[in-house]
Amino acid sequence: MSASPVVTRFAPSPTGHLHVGGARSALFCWAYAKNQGGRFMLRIEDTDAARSSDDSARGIMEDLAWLGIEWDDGPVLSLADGRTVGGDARGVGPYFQARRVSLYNRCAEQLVKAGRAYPAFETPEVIDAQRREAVAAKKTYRYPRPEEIEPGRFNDALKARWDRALAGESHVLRFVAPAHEIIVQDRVLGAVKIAAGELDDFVIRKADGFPTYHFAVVVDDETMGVSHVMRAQEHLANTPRHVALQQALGFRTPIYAHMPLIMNMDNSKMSKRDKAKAARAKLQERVSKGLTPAAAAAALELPESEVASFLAKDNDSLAVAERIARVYDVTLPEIEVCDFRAAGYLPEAMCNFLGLLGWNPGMKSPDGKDLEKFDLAFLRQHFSIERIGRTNSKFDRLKLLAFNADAIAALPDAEFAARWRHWCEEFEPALVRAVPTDRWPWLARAVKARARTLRDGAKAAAFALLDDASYTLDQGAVAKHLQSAGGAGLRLLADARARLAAAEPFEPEVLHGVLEQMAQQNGGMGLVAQPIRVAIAGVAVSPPLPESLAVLGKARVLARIDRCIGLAST
RNA sequence: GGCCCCAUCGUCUAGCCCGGUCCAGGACGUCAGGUUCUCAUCCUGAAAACAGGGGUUCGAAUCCCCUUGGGGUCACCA
Repeated sequence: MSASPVVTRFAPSPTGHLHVGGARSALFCWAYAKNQGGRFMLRIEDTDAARSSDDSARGIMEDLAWLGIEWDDGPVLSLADGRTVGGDARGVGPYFQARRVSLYNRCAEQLVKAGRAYPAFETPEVIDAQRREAVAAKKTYRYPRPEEIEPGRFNDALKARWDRALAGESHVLRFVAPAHEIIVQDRVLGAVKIAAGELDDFVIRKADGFPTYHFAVVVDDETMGVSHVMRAQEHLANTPRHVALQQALGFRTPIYAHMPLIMNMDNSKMSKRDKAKAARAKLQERVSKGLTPAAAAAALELPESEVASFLAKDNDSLAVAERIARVYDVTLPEIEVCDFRAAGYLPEAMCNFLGLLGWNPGMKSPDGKDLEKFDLAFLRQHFSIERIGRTNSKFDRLKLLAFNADAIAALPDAEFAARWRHWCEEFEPALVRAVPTDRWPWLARAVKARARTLRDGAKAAAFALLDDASYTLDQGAVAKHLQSAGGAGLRLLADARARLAAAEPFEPEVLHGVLEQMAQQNGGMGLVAQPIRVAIAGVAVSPPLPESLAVLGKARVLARIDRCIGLAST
C-alpha cells in the first residue's frame, strides 16, 4: 500500500486582496507539497455571498502568480507568458465553494438523519440578545441545545424540525457537539486538548443555504483529498470543531500544522485597516496644526461629512485613506501583496523574507554564517514542517527593504534594466516616455545601487523628468557649488560645456574620460562634478554623472548648462 | 472574562527535542571608522538577548512547575 499523496491547499475567501499573512501561508503550503512530491491546491471560499467577489478571487490568483506560487489544482489562470496554472487534473473540483452547495447539503442531511445536526429557528436577533445577556453577566455564551434533541437519534422532535425546514421555514442547521474531549494532534504545537463542553452547537448551514466556513472546509478537505492542513494559528481554535465534524461524518482527519502569526511592529494584528489608521493620524496631525475639516474636505475633494466620519473613526474607507495619502503625501503601510508590488518590491525578495517569518532552513552558508538568502527552488527542496517555529513574528519592513535591496543588487544589470522598465511602464510611465529606449540601460545602471525598491530607482531618475526650460535650481546648491570662491564653479561649468559640446559619441565611457581629464586639471573630481551636477539636476544630488549626462543627451545637457549659467550669473 | 497557544539582542532568528563544546552565533537596524564626484553602494569594528522565581542535576538558554508578559479565539465572517 502506497502512502497517501500529499495534498496541501490554500483557501482564501475572495473578499479583498491577498494579505501578506495569506501569502506566507500559501508559500508554506506550496513549499511543503512540492517538497513531498505532492500537489498544491487553491480553493476559493466564497460562501459569504455578500462579501465575495470574482474580482477579488482573480486578484488573489494574480498576486500568487506574481510571487511565483503556482497551484496544481484550482481555478485556471492564464499567465502573461502564455502558460496557465490550475486545472482539475484530479477531478475533485469545482474549486469555488459556491458551486459545491449541493455536496454540502447532502452531507448536512446525512448529519441530520444521523441525529448529529438539527434545524434551529431562532432569528439572529434573538441569538444576539442572548449573547449580549451572557456577556453582561460575564458568562461565556453557548447556544443552549433544545432538550428534545437526542445526540445520535433522528427522533420525532428532530423529524418535526426537519419537516418544518423542508417546508421552507427559515432556519439554520446546528451541529450536535460531541460530549467527549477533542484532541488535535498538531505537527507544530503538539497535542492540543479541548475539554468536552467547550464546543457548543455551532451553525453548519446558514439561513441563506450556504454552509458555514467550518462545514465547507471539512467537507471539501475530505472530498478534495487534502492530506495536510497548514494554516495560521488563528485557526487553531476552530480545529476542534473540524475534527468533531470529521468524526461525525466518518471522514479522515488530515494532518494539521498551525503556523505562528505575523504581527505589526507594535504587536497589533496586520490588517488593511492600518492604512486608514496611518492616513487618519496624518490628517489629525494637520487638523491639530490648524487645518479645518472644511478645508481638508475641499482639498481632498470629498464631502465634509465623509471626512468628518473618517476622522471620527466611524469609517475606515480605503478610498478616503488613499486620497489623503496622495494629497498630504503620506506613505500608507503596505499590507497586501499588491501594495508591495506597487511599492517596487521584487517577488523573490518577498518570498525570501516571508519564508523566514516562522521558518528557517537551519543551515549555514559557505561563509559560515546562518543561511538566510534563498529562492523558491531552495525552499521547495528544503522546506520542512519540523522547522516551523512556534512564536509569532513581527513584520519588520526595514529588513524586508534590506532583502529587496540585496535582491536588486544581485540582479545582472541587463535584467535589472528590463524588470525596472517593466515596473515603470505600469507605475511610472512618464519616466519610460522621457528616456529613449537605447539609453535606458545607462539610466538603469546609474540608478541600480540607489534603488532599494524599484520605486526608489524611479525617484533617483527624477532628473530625467525635469523640464529643461523651467526646472528649479536649488539656491543653496547654486551658491555653494557655482557662485562661491568668486564663481570658480561657474567658470568650470563653462569649460565643461565646451568640452561636453565636443564629446563624441555622447556616451558614458567618453563622458567619463572628459570628466576625468577635467578633474586632473582642476584639483579633483569633487570640484568638477558638483557644478555640473547642480546644472543638470538642479540639486547637489544625482546618480553618477557620465550616465546621467548620456541619458539626457547632448542637446538637453547643453540646454540645461546654458540656462544654469544664465540664472546663476545674475 | 472562559478556553487555547507562545516566551533568546530593538526586530527576524540559530542553539532547546538528545543538558556541559554558549561569559549564547548570524542577519536587519543602530552607533563609530574607512572607500567614493554628490547621494547611494561597498568594507571594518562596536554596543545589544536566554522575562522573573522555584525546582531537577556535578552542571540548565536547553528538562519540570509557578508567576508575569504577549498573542489567538469565543458570529447565520472566513
